[in-house]
Amino acid sequence: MDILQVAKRARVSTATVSRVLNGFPGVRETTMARVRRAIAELNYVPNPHARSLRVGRTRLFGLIVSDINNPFFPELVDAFEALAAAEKIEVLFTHTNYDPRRLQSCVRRMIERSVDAIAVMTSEVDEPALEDAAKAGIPVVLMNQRRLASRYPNVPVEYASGFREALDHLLALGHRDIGFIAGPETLYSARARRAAFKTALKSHGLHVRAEWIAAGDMRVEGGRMAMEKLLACDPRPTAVLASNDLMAVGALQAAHAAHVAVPGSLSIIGFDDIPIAAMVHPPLSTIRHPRREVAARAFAALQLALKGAKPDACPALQPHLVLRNSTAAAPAARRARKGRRQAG
Amino acid sequence: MDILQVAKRARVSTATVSRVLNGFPGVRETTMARVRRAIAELNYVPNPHARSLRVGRTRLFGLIVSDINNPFFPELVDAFEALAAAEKIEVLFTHTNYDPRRLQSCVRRMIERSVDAIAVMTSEVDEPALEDAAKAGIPVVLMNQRRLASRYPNVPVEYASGFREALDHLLALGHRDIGFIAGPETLYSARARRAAFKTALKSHGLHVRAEWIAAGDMRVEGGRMAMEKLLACDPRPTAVLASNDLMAVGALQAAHAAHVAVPGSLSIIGFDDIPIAAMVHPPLSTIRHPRREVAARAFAALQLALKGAKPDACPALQPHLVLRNSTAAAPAARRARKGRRQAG
DNA sequence: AGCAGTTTTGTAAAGGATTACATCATCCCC
DNA sequence: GGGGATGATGTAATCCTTTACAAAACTGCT
Repeated sequence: MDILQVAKRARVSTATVSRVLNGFPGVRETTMARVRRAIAELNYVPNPHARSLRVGRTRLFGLIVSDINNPFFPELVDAFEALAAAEKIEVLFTHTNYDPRRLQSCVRRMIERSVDAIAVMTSEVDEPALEDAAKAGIPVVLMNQRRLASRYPNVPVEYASGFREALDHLLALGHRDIGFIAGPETLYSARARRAAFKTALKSHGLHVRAEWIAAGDMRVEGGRMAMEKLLACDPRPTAVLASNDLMAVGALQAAHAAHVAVPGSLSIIGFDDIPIAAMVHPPLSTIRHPRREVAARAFAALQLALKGAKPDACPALQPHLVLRNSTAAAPAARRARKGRRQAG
Repeated sequence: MDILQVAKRARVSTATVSRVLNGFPGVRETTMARVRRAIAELNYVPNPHARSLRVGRTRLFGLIVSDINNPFFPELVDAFEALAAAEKIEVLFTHTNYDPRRLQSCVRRMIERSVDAIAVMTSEVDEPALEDAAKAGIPVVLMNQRRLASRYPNVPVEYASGFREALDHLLALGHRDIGFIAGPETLYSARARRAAFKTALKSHGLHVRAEWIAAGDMRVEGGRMAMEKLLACDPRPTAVLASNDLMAVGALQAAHAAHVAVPGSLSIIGFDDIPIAAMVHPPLSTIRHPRREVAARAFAALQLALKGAKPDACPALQPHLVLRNSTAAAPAARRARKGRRQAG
């Protein structure tokens, strides 16, 4: 009975109050003022449930990420939320903690809340979960899930180009023995990065050595353990790419612990360019993942889908190498060139 | 008309369907089975808005933090969300970006969504915003806002004890000249930490030198600039406490840039113990802020408030010093003791 | 003043679930 | 077999907005 109270106080009908509330045209200035005053005096806030019950839309988007504790994601969340707020859309937010099976329950929860659309920004997606959303008529957008791109809107990121830049750089520094710290096989994004790494290696005519690829859990600890394995190889790589920055940081720690100088005896390049990358010692060279862009495209795709439009096949986003101080000439080449480049 | 379809198909009334849906007792087994089947066959999902419109509760909590990009917060958010999920409560989440004025619009947005309760976990709170919530009958809980503790439930954190531990440690290392990197005056938590620092200094009989207190913006950049100011002092402090870890990291960078060895010539202690603290070089000694505990207490307080109970005045949480490698004997004392303690 | 054409405003029907209360069916036992 | 207790189900009001449609109030003009 609440819009009715306002209506009474303003001596108009509920329809008029509603019109004022929603900015519909055709309400006289003076009436509008009266209604506004009544609203203010009564401290009236429209009931969102009555509204969405009637209208069918909730102006609520779901956002699911892999891991809120990985500093990669907060920036994405932040960007997504800012866009949403500008459109008066609220965001319901959860994470799967890298467990693809958890996606289904996340999606279900969102469906139960009847969000208008869901952005699934995880490293891996479990398809049945998406089908649930589809059945409920809720549009979905994915982050770089090529294998599902034909069935669901997708924001593609071309890992390969980033790795190519990184390899170009390492090759120019004389590195030929290059290792890789991969993510778990269960994550699509990890598999994709691993594949992109291999492709880039081969395209440069380099050999892929299986023992120079170690897998971690996408977190610091996993990176440290993976690096320990790589350091134990004989011969061992002179440079290592990591599948994300957290693992690169772990790699750095392992190198420190083993008294292997970075970048003196070992070059390390990360992936993502999270803020931490610039804070560790030496500052980490890394491949910048354009996450704000990803958020923007994802949001745009959802809005498009809500209008019933087909998603426009946008060109893939390109990550680029950001040089800091964790790379230097390869030890062998170094001797030859006599330390032309200094450690940070 | 949707529960009605189910009712028809199961040849019962909507009331019975509703009873089955909500697990109310007193429905015959066979009826229940029929209803269940109808629900399954029709793929029926109850409309959450119709439900909350009727019931008044949404099982939706609001959570407002200062800065999602500060790694202090994701862990708090994570903990809060996990507790909520266990209770089948969803979390609506935003941040003020350290701007107290933004709190009001955040709270308004939450009220408009008619959340059941709001956790305001920001460094500073703008009281009018809370009044809005109070007017709307929505319980609120704050993080360490002593000045408002009498009017709103509050999760107190006793900064002083953390600073005392830190000072004890520094004094034991022979430091007497101790500086402080404070946060902006506009943030209550920053003022509180500054006050706690001063109190701790005085209680140890040390002098507070105004020029040894520099303010930053709670981020890395601000910490760097503040440290530059402190380094320019003559004499300059031999140890510096920072109001949060991000600023401590900035301080570290400034020291590096100025070729001041940490901890050799300068000891630094942060506050919060965010993951980054362990990743920088040298690993940062810091005062651990018990944020998961804070989240748990905040959540509990809200649930209590929803039951209409008075919040129980819990004892303040105690932050503790976590020793890593950014502190060492004071330079003067060092000479005397001849480097008893090594730099990390 | 009266009429047509615009503007403004009002009326009342959705929208979908919950729930107090009423009703009907059963069952037990005298 | 009837009265009362108990159990199962149904009826209809309610929650609060939005909005199609109807009605009223203006405007300008003859």
